[in-house]
Amino acid sequence: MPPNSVPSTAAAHSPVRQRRKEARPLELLDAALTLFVQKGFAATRIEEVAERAGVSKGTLYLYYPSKEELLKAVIREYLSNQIEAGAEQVRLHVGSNADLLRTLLCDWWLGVFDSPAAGVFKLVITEVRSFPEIASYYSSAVIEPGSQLVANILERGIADGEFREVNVEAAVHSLVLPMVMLCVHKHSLGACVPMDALMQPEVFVRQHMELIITGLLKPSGTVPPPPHTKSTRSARKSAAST
Amino acid sequence: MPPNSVPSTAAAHSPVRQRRKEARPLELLDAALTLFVQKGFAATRIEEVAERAGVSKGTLYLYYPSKEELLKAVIREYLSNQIEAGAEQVRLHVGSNADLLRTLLCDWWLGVFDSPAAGVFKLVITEVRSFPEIASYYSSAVIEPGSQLVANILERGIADGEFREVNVEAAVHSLVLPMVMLCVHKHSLGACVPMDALMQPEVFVRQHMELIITGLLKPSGTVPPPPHTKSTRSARKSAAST
DNA sequence: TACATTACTGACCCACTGGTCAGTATCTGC
DNA sequence: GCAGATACTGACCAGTGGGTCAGTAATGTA
Repeated sequence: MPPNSVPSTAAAHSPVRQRRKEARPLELLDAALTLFVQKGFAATRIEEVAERAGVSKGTLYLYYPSKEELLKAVIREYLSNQIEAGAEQVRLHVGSNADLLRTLLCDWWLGVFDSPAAGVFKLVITEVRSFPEIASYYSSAVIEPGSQLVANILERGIADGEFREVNVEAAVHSLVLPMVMLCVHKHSLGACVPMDALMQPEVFVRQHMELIITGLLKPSGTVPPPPHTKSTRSARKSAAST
Repeated sequence: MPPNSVPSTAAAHSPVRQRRKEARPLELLDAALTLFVQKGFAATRIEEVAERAGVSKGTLYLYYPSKEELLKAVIREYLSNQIEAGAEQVRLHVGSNADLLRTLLCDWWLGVFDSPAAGVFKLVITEVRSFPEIASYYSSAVIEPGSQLVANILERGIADGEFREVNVEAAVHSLVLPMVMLCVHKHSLGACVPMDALMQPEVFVRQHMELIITGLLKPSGTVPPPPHTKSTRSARKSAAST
């Protein structure tokens, strides 16, 4: 008795093989993210995803109408989670501009790096060309708000006379791109060969922030606030006197 | 008279469908690079590559025994070209450490960015997981020599008392990763949405180098050599007085 | 013209996989 | 127990694309 053969006009109660609400998807998205990042979208078989999630292929198609839709769901899911976390951190933090930059970006990126969301960067980079709709979503949901956030801090710092008058847009990229690259590496080359320092993101991220911030600060206009460095070990043996 | 088939036991004169030397490959590699970067390896049909190169599928298989081998050939070809160009630039340049960094990296990256080789970065990132052999090649042919090159300059700068005693490995990444990311972006997101400042790499690259180098220089130990900045326009309006 | 070598072609084979759907298992209320 | 809704399955279909190879064209060259 297949319930899809509706007797008359309206399908008042017939399920008509419709999408489930939101039950199993999490495991499916998890499996999909892992495999898409690992093997790429085209090379991943739907059946693999289903198997990894512990269901059959048919079940997967109950939740997502197509492979492509599954990909988009993955990206949307993990991205929006991360965005939320970022916004949260901003809400919580306060302090001097340089300090804000330091703490905020370090914490957020180290968090992202260790989360499965780090793989989404590679996924997006890999698949945008094939699914351009992803681009606009990613652009407006991640790049724009993220850049704006950092840009605001920089602009305030410049207005306060704390930072030089740099090209803000470019400076944002200087701050952020290496971290993105770090996440990408983790899931591409990093998964194939031992990646030396890149695999100790704390060391790199902290020193990178310090380098850029030092470059941003006005040479001696205002008293440069003493570096809050939590002693990046071998890096900078306080050559700048006390 | 194929010189390889020794007349002894086996088919003395049969051509046995052997590989061509090195004639048509260039056009094939070109087509392959473009399509692999654009659509990804798995999603690119061999026939497309052949068609784009103006030959038939069969011809392609005369030069490369399999799709995978074609991919590796692409990466090897464009990579080694770029490495060579890099080594060349090093040979030619001389000057102070900071200046060397500035000029060398700016020139090389701007060159790479505009060449088709920029796509190889995305290609490698995208496909290493599926073809791990690429990883070791890329690692030893690109990452290691490249990093070593920059590291040498930094170490000399530190020894000379020009730079602080930073973590060299991490500093190399700070210098280089954003440029890599720039190339990657050009061929992923950049191809889908207008990419603001990223599409004017000169502005970004130059300011980035300046930021990092400023961060690297010892605060006031030796006289900080006057910034050779060719006036990065809006950036840094000489707020540091005369 | 006859023969040989090289360069190239594209129809064909077949393994593979996205997507479908008839059917089974489980659950709920009565 | 049974009726009906819900949750899931996996055999099946059709299109696709990597790789092959018998054959054709072009180029010698005698």
